[in-house]
Amino acid sequence: MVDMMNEIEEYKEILREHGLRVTSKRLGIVSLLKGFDYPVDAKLICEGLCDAGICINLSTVYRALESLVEVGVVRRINFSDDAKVFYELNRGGHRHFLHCMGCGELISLDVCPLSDYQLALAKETKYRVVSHNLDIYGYCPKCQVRK
Amino acid sequence: MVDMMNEIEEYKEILREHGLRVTSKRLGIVSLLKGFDYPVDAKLICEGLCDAGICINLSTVYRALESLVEVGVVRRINFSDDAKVFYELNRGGHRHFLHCMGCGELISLDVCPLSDYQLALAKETKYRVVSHNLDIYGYCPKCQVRK
DNA sequence: ATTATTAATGCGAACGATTTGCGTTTGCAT
DNA sequence: ATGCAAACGCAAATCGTTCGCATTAATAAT
Repeated sequence: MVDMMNEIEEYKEILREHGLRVTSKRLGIVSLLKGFDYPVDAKLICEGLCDAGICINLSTVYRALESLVEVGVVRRINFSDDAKVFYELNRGGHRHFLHCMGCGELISLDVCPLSDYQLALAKETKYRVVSHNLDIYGYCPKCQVRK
Repeated sequence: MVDMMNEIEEYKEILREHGLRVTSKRLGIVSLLKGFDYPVDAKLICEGLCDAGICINLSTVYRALESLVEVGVVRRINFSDDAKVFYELNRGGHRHFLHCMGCGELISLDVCPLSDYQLALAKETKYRVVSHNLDIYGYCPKCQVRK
């Protein structure tokens, strides 16, 4: 949690551009998310910030995340094997995950196999296709042995 | 809701084969799902059955769906834009949906673009790949005009 | 056909994740 | 420095789903 407040000038600017106030809680959430390379849930964000000395209420976390999603700084993620919502910093581009149903390991898939398909689908259906969601589920080598 | 109890002998047999009792509630759920070509949620099933004269409690709906999923008659579906779970009759194969973010229209995509990719991924990661989840989001022609 | 067994059901309470109402605090324009 | 609206903390409410337990009903045994 060192240097948590560095390099976030750009995010301050984004908030201001959208008429949102720059607050320590919002910046704290952004800084915390910068430290993760996988999506995390609201509770973890709340506890992580409190541990870092930025005491924040869970409902504030939800409201702040909502604003951050609206301005495009954060992205909401729903995994089908978990009821709750996850959040990650929007680093541009998009990626998918391979989930181990045994131990919960997440592997980030950086190449998306759907770009061409999405174009073809848009042409075929006359939809304006905006986004897609892909998650792949299975068992990692270790869990195949265990079971 | 006419003929709701027709053509469900096969489902009775599946239940018996798995040591599950054949009950009016379970058959009612199956019959109701036969009438939909898109996934529905537990509440809709509950209300639909009550309207059809098969009074059923919501917790029973959940428990019955759980059993039906276990024996492969019903399939659970998670959409990434909605926290709740949807259910549909398992008609074999699998499909994905194109969602209109404006009006909620669902278009069923019967060809899955991922079969080859899934094989390659399994080989590359040594995972045993079991399933995947794909949903595509956009705006239908009508909603493109409206907005 | 009657009875006994136990899975299935109804009901209400509990649950976890998320949202909301409202009084208080704080960022920011004046 | 001051005022106002946005952001916040707190507690209660909500939503979808699950659980415990007493009752009912489907199937097996008689």
